[in-house]
Amino acid sequence: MKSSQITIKDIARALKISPSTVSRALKDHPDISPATKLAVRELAQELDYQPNSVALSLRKSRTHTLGVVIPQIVHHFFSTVIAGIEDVANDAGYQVIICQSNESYEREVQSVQALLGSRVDGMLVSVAQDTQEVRHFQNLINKGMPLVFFDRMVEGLEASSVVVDDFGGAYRATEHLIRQGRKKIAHLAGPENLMISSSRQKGYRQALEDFGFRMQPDLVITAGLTIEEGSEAMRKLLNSGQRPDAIFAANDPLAIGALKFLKTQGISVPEDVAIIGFSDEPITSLIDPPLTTVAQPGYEMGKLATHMLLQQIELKDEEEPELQRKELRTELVIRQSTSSEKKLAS
Amino acid sequence: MKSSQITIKDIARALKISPSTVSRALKDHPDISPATKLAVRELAQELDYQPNSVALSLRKSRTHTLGVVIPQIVHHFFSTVIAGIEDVANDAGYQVIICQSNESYEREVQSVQALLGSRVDGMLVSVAQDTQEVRHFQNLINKGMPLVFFDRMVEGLEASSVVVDDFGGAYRATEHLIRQGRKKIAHLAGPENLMISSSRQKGYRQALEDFGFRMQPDLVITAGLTIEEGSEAMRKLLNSGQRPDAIFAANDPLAIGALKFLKTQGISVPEDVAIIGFSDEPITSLIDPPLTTVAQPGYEMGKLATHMLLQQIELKDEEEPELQRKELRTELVIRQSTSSEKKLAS
DNA sequence: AGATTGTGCGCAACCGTTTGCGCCTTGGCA
DNA sequence: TGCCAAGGCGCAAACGGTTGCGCACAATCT
Repeated sequence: MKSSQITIKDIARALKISPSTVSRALKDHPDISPATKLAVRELAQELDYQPNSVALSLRKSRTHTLGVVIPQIVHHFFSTVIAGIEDVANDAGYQVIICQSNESYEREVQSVQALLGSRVDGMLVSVAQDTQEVRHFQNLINKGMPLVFFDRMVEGLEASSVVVDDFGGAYRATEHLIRQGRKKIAHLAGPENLMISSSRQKGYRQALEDFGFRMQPDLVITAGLTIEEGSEAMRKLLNSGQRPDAIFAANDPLAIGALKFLKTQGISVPEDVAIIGFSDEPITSLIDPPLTTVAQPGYEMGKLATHMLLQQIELKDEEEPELQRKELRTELVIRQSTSSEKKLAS
Repeated sequence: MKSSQITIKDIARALKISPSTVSRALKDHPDISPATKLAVRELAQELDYQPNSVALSLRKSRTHTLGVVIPQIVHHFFSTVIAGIEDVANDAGYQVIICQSNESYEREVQSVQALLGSRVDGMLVSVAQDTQEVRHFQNLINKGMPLVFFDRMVEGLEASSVVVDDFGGAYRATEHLIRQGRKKIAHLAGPENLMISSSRQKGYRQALEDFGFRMQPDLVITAGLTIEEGSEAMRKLLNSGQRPDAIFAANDPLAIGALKFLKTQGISVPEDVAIIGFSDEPITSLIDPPLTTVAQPGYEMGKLATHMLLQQIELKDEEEPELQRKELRTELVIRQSTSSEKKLAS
């Protein structure tokens, strides 16, 4: 019924030995006699002794805790990344503290500060949509804090990162539309300051160029990240007098928003307009019509980023951290929103 | 470029004063002269001093950290709960460590142990599907660890909890089907050992009874939690010769799975069979036909659970913890999967 | 028998911060 | 001039665990 946990000192007192002996007995140190070890272990078991990892962290200056700064957990992609992070971290004996920036620069800075205060052994970061300034990250690097960016990295920092092949995914998506015979392919772009947005846009442009299309700037609309913004962007596009026969959206919610708006206008997908999203969120296979999209391996990204971070942590005292930038392959998942045949469902 | 952070001792040494003075200066203790305070603050600022919260935790036996044990982050409902937890916790100056049990009993036990070792100030728990035994939770209660269950609680424990009105939600869902003129209403139930499953089944049964329906046991199938299990259950149901005209599923994935299977059989929804899910996941409004479902306030649940937990933590040294069991209202969201009129879309 | 070796354990410092207590200095007052 | 009260600061212990070192004792060797 006591509210405090058993300590090594409690065991020492009960057994009339010193705390050091208890400590060594518990870790099977050769200096301790078998009899003492047995007694200590039995009592520890009986009292349900749990080592106080706070004390351990203080002593060792190692918390065995990783900090994660992420825009939003509720996005399916990010939660799969977290799943990957947790799996690798837990297997390696690390805990994970997650901080959501909610896409806000200020909360991101606060989160980084809080994690610094918690003395995490390393950080995994995907930057917020609002973030323009990167002094808080530069600060981490200066302090020698192990750091890996995932999915959304920032340019100009000496930090490791793991991203997906946004350019290639976008390229193949656009290529797919072209090969389906689409002639007027629009792009709904993500927020301008995110690298994922610009990479995807570049992939789109490159594909158009490679296949001899003339780039029409008014077919590219900076939309945002949400369903609502996707609908709104689609509305703008149609109002501008443009009538594309295909849409490549920078992410799935944008694509879904566009799809919804087109439905309200009686424009049918894929007959009149084909649509491709990005991420392969589970929802994309369930909507009508099922959405062609670019799959990004979120779980693998989380795993890889964490492996890289742990490696940095282990090597911390050695020579230079050896910066790594990894790119994971994306995969085009073709569904009915771009099929040129008649829709299958109904 | 140093890899370690500035401490109070570094400041003390630089200023040729004692660490105690630095400590007091930083917290504006009246014993310290204004001149000293100023000097300390300026240096602290300049060196970017961050209090070591590990040391603080050890000293105060308070980590200002909350532990969350949750089946899966990737479920939308749970991630909204986490968003609520994080918001309240961060506002109160607490960090959050999240452990996923992945619906496994063993990982749940491990997580609880790990959180105990981390000396979290309290825990928020939603139990795993596999969990039958509750000794690990009883253990927490015996130790006086503040504890609040959310969504999935366990019976027979003296612990606070916040759940949704599963019974009422299920009742109203079933009632809605009845009022739509459905005569043969089947139920796809969740895992048997989860309270949410039994509560929802009870609500279903009660509604049938209240409206004078005869309970047909073979219209109730224990399915699981996933889309695949929903499809499988629907298949079983049809193979058994039953042909219900309505389905109340214990959660959205089950409902979606059932819907998918019905589509493959050429059975149309809602004309031939009406379907209702549970949770109002965002996907439900986007599928074809949009799914009627029971909305549960996940974000509010997270907030409330955390408030209750923090209250328990603050009051910890006072008298008895005052057990609370809260129930949040659910709301029936009517969409086209149960509309008796002709479908709107297409 | 004396020296050497090994065994089993305790002492004390340390990680970074807080805090009760006591010390020294200064100034005001009688 | 002597006394007392503040004011301003440092000492040291404490939180729980780890670890280098040294100590006492017994066994072994020469």
